Amino acid sequence: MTSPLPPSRRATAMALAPRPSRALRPVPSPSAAAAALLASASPLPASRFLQLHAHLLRTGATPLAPAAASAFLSLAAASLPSSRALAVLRHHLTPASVPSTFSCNSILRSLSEPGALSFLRRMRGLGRRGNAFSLAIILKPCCTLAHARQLHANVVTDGHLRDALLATSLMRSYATCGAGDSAHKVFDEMLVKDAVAWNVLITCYARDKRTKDTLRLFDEMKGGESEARPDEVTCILLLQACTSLGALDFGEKVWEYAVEHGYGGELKVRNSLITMFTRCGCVEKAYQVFCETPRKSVVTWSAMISGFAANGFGEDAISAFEEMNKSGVAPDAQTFTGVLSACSHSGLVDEGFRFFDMMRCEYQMMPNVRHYGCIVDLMGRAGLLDEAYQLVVKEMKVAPDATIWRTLLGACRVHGHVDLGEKVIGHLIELKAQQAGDYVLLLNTYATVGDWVKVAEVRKLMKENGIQTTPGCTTVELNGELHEFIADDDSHPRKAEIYGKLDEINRHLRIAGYVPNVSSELHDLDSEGKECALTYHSEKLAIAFALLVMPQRRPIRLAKNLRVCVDCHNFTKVFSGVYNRLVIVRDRTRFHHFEGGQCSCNDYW
DNA sequence: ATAGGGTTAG
Repeated sequence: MTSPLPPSRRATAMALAPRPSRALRPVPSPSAAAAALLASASPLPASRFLQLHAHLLRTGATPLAPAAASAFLSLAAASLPSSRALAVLRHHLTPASVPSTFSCNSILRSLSEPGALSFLRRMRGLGRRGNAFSLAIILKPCCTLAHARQLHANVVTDGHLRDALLATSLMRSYATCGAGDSAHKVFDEMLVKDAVAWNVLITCYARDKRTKDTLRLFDEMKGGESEARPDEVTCILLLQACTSLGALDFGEKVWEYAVEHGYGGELKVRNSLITMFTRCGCVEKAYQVFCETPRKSVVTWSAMISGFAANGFGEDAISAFEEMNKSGVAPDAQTFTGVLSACSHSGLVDEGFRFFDMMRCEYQMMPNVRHYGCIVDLMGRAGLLDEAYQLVVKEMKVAPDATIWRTLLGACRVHGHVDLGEKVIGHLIELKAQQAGDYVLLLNTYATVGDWVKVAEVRKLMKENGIQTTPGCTTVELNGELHEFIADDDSHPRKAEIYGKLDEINRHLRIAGYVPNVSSELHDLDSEGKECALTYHSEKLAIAFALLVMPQRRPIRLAKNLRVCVDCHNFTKVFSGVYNRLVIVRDRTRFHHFEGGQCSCNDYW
């Protein structure tokens, strides 16, 4: 009869079978036979190994002869948990019985990171330096800065800098402990810098949010003296950097390079490109790339769905989701994040709840914090504030994060729900996550119900605690140059023209029915004073400037560091109709496309 | 002789 297991499984089963008789047999010492026996032994259960160890000590078989010691220590490292193994190793490592480099490496492989490092130190102290393998083994899990530094020293003194893989591994270790500068130093020291080394360096910069340096590296890599040229991984990393910078022009240059060098068909590159376009507000370009991508993965679909969502095209996001289902690609958690955020950004309340149910029932997925965040937003829109609060504190299976509370706080402001707003800020404080913007939301909530006494209280509280609000700031990109505006800005060289233009725009918009929304102004001014303060918000100044300098028919692209305020939102909406201009505003979380007096996002205020 | 190590999509 043949065994039911395939040959490979049979071998594993045999290895797993206990072999007590051999392990407990008295070990003659010192003898080559003992070494051979130990060397051939597979890892033992810890208890059995300790029995063997005790037996050796009892029978006076120690100190072991060098060959036997090598084998015995390897067996110890393989059989015992790291700390336990280390104690045994310490006991048996003597100048007379340092295992061979090969054995040392197999011991290193069995130990966990701190143990391995201390063993390496010990063996080096006993004159066994180890080789590049030894360092590579420890570098793999190395994740503390002090350890990385020690290994770096070893790499240098042992002359392994020529080994590109080892050096890159060291860079990675530095990068994971947040020491980007040290990683850079290793890179500088490297004798041969290949593309992967460059890519790791780029990853370091990206991780440190040094996005502009990241872009610089691309040019350096293309034209530098180094042999390495950007590969598809480089393109991916750069497209990601462009995504976070909103650097559309640079992103397109990277794509051009990718196509020229034969990386244009790489799915990962295309997926990064789709994201880059959507996060620069170019949904059409993203969609074109998406359509021209033949074998779309769940990542491709999700990128497009989230891209539609972030730009306020909720219906398109939903149809993409349906099309995805038809094409047979299964959605995952991130796909649902995209769909749900599409519903929340576009105010599609019923659809949102439908997808939330679909996700849980049809796909048996556990919603995560982000999913709940969308649902809380939807419930806020539907005016179900107390229900949303109950959901967060009672029903959610995951711990609520600051974003969830902030979403709820935003809803409190819209609905003037002061009591809940106070509770929510309490939760934010409990999480030690309260930001200036949260106090502003609370303050807004009081302002909405006209409770100026409380407004003053919050203001005082903020002052006492030294909470600084971030000044609103809007940037316009013009021929690759960034023009920055803050409220009541008077630093721009063309300020007279800009203010003149803004006054003219204001007159035209009022005729068209624009009414300043004074609830956006936080100060307890009289209503005329409020109008004045609103008039020169940074976004309006930026629009006036853009109108002055940008040729007709080109979209006006703005980027804001805060959320668009209600009044500016209204203003821009009416502006896009009266002046017949497309205005694309990127704020902290999404894009607003203003066209023909409408906005793509269905924000509720 | 044997053994080992790096970057990457939503």
